[in-house]
Amino acid sequence: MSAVSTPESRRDQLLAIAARLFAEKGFKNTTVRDIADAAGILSGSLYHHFDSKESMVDEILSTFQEALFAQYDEILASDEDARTKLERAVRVSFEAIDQHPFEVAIYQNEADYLGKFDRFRYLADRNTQSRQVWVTLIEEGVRTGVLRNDLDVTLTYRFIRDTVWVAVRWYRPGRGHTHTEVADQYVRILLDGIST
Amino acid sequence: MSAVSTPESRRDQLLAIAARLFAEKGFKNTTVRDIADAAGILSGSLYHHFDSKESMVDEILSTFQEALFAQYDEILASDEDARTKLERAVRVSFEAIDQHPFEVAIYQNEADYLGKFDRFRYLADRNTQSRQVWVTLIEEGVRTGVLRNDLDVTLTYRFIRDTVWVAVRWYRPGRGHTHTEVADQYVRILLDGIST
DNA sequence: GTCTATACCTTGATAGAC
DNA sequence: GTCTATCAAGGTATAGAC
Repeated sequence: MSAVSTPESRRDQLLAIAARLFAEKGFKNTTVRDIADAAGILSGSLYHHFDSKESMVDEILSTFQEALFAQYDEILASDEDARTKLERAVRVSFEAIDQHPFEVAIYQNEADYLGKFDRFRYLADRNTQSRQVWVTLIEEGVRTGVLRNDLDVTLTYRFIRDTVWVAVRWYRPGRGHTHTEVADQYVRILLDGIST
Repeated sequence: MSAVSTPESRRDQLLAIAARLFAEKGFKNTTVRDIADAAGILSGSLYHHFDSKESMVDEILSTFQEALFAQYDEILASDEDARTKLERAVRVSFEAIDQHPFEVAIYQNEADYLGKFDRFRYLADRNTQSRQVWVTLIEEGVRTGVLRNDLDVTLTYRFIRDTVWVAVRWYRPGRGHTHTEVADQYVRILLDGIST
């Protein structure tokens, strides 16, 4: 982990390159030679910085998730009303897609498979944690009367989670809508539906 | 393609086994030895039935898509009102997840990447076709007044498409809700939102 | 921090016997 | 329709020079 004095260490540069490739082509589809080529070095040189290809994706995912969940925790602990918290959680997620699209994409594409291995067990744990965040917010919403009480909480949780994160498949920072505009529309549809 | 007289040819069995593995582990992560092991034969024997691993996934995806789009075409051509058509398209999609979960999963996970290669160009074409189906239905809905007219059609299309297909990640036929129940809830949220 | 050189393994695929 | 046997290519990773 680099100090503040080296905002872009060589190590971080290489991780950024690897993240882009993992996101675009998939972890398994990306070879260490691909990463080295993109960085302008030879594949063997990568091993001066990292133990293995696996440890690269490990560091990419764990670093990202730590930052993301710190934000969720902050929202959960706040004393706003349920609807505001739910909206904030949605917006924080779209912001993550905007600022860390590769990390989100890797997580979306690879977590299910990687989570089966011991080394990546924390991915499954984070998944459980995320579920608790959303379910807590939804139940609070139903209890305080701002959400419909005929909702199936589990299905609603999945609906929101999927709706939010899957946007990483098409959203491209700086092209078309801003992440705020996208979040606005999504929140609106989610809360009020599309029918007249 | 097997005749009706051989509902489960050896070839079809092998394709079904491959589809399950491709869906669970990813195309690249699945080796021909994995497929052969699961079928109780040796990897070389697979090549009596198929040219290559690629041709297996090719046949799995193209067969599935042909059947799915035939259903969309039927809906588009019907003379029901826009809201009914939209609902039917959503329900047909959930039914596909129920009856062909592996094929849907493979398409969701691999199409973006595979679509770049000539052989799988048809995947990109089907994607365009699917977009036309949904956008047509949404625009018809707005025009006939059953859908809100302040919707961003493109974002709404993506919202619906993603919301529907991503369910393949957690939906398991025969466990928990039926696909009809899931479709009911999704249609309800989509049309009316989750707020009171 | 990178290169040269290379070891070792896994993978997709083939040819011919049974 | 499957097995035996085998290959060439491409994959991750290592050791030591620069």
